[in-house]
Amino acid sequence: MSSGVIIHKKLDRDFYLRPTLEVAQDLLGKYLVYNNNGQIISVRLVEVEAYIGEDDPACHAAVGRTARNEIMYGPGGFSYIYFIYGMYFCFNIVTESAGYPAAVLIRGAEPIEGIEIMRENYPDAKNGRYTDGPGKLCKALGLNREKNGLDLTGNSLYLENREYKVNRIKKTTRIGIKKATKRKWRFFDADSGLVSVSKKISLDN
DNA sequence: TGTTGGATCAACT
DNA sequence: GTTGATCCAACAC
Repeated sequence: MSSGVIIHKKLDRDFYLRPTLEVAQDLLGKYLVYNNNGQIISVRLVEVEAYIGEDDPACHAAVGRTARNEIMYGPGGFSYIYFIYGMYFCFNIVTESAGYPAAVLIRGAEPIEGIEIMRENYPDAKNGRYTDGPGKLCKALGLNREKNGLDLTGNSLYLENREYKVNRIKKTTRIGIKKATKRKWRFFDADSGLVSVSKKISLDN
């Protein structure tokens, strides 16, 4: 030890096949890597939200199994990307075993590699804030419906553990939803400045 | 076939 | 604090 070499360890299937609230919190500080034909973009996750099962009214699976949410019913470790508000995409990571629909929405991240590409994808971003919001993150990375259903243990879009330690995780209610607003299933790295919706940071817990 | 509202963001007042 | 942009899934008829 002590050499300072950073190990890049891809998260394997088992990481995702666990309870969604555990996966959500463990994703903070992990690196999302997008290898687009050799062009590498990576970001460190700082803000996530959990959407869990048909009993969660805010989860897309609350309406039962449909073509749109089908991927959430499969095993964890796949991407669920959907289009919203006519102009944005949201990137989610499917969790838990096949048959149980759940996912973690990636709401915010810190740009690490490929910032030039993010600037090309999102020239209007203010103050280098390319990835502090779910719609912005997808725009900066260039994620769209073509990437829906991708295996995140593959070589195009995947997550890595680079031994980054998140010291303080804050927990609040989810953002932008109208149903089940009491569940505190939003988690973020309290030491990052790149969290979306900087207000609403209420009670710690 | 038509209506409605959404896991957003930026630009307003 | 409010609103417009703009698509599509879900549901009503």
